[in-house]
Amino acid sequence: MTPDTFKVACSNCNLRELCMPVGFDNQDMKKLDEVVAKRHQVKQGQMLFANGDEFTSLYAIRTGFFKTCISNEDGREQVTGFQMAGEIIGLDGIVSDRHSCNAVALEDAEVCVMPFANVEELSREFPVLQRHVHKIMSREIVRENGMMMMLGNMRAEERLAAFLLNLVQRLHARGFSQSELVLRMTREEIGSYLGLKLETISRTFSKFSEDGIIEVKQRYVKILNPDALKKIFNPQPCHSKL
Amino acid sequence: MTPDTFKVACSNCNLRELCMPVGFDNQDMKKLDEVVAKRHQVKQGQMLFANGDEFTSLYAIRTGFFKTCISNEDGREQVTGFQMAGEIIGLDGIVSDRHSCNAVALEDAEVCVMPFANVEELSREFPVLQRHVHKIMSREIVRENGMMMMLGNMRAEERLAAFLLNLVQRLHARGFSQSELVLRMTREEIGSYLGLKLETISRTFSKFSEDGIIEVKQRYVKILNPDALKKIFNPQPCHSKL
DNA sequence: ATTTAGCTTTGATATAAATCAAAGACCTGT
DNA sequence: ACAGGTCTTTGATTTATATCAAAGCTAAAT
Repeated sequence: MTPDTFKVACSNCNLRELCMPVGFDNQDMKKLDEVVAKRHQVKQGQMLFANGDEFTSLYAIRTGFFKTCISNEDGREQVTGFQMAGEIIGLDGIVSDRHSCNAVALEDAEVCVMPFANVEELSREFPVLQRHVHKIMSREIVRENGMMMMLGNMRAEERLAAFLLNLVQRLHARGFSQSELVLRMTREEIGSYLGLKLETISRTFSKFSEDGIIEVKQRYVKILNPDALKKIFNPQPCHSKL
Repeated sequence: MTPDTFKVACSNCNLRELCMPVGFDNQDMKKLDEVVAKRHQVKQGQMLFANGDEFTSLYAIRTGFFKTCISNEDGREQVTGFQMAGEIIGLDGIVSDRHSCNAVALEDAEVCVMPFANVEELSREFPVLQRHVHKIMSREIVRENGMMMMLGNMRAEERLAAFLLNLVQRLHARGFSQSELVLRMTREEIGSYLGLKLETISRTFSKFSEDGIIEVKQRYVKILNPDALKKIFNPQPCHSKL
């Protein structure tokens, strides 16, 4: 065990409701603690795992912020997701026993290492955990379906509005503000995620700002008019039934 | 039981290697037959399930061809996948107990209905089935990661080349030709999947045809130069290491 | 306090794909 | 054989976003 890892338990973790199923009694909870082997620190800029690495574990983010990304033979990079506390990363590795993306910490982070063998073994014992694992994977599939809609059909403003709304919603679920956030990623990373160039992200931020919808100062963003954002993301059909 | 459904078994299904795990003995195979409740016919154009439908089952495609798609409040549609024999659809429904996409038969089809409760119960009993289910979901996540790369970073020619290569590869795995195929979907559906308009699909087909890479006649496509297609999909970096 | 490096913003221009439009091909049913 | 509908192709034009370029911020290091 390296110095940056140490043993822990879910049973007294304040993020439990986010990454673990509910409805466990104390007895079961003790067993559930066996899922997590240890914690692991990841410094900003470091990779938790990389494309090609052997898959052994899923990771529950305890603190910090990650991006996952894949890259082409010719070097083009696609950010496939941004993950925050309580979210699970590593699912991509199950199918081939190797990871197919990189997971990079965008700020100093700590993850709970959950050896997948433990997850599977306990899933057989606890149907509620089994169901939970299935839901996490299905949720990721549904999220990516939504991303396909964004990337295939939406314009720059719609994509950025959806992105901001999604971020604050997730932050709010973790007790942060509904209207203010500090971006952990660069314009380029947002652009890569949204299928746009960094200049387009910057221009669209400026546009939203001029329209009084948000206030932006570098990484700090304040949402002044969430309804306007929602309307951009979700334009009203022009009375198509008339 | 409606007239278009009837009881069947995996144990003597010729597609078993595609949708079921390998390494079952005869005894286990009998238990595995319990996963599939029945088969169900779906006529061309009909929906197997629709957005909002209660989720009860996964479906293994026995014959036929499906598309899955989601649509916006304002009516924009995004095809999220095309599925053929041996592939599993319905995973999107697990997270919320409701389907979040439509599954439409693009030709007359037959599916094996696998009530998810059965799948979960038998997964607890058979680790090899459990692992198989996890891999199917992980594979879908990885596929969608690749789609994000396509939609976010690639040009029309690259997307269509990748699409064709993927289709023939999957058809070939099912015993069909490596070089010839009959498209089951319209140009518009291909375009929706690839984030392009139908005119762009048509023009790109024509371009490939003029370049002697493929031969196209309506839905029939023959790949004359697979290497050229692979090169378009996967352009050589211009000696970036020199 | 100044320098540096990495981000970000903004402007000018280019371009890939969308849109608009019309004709052509194919299939189905009569 | 023909009519009608659905797809598909192709051309002309527009447009959203990319690209190229340069200047402006900011925070960390000297």
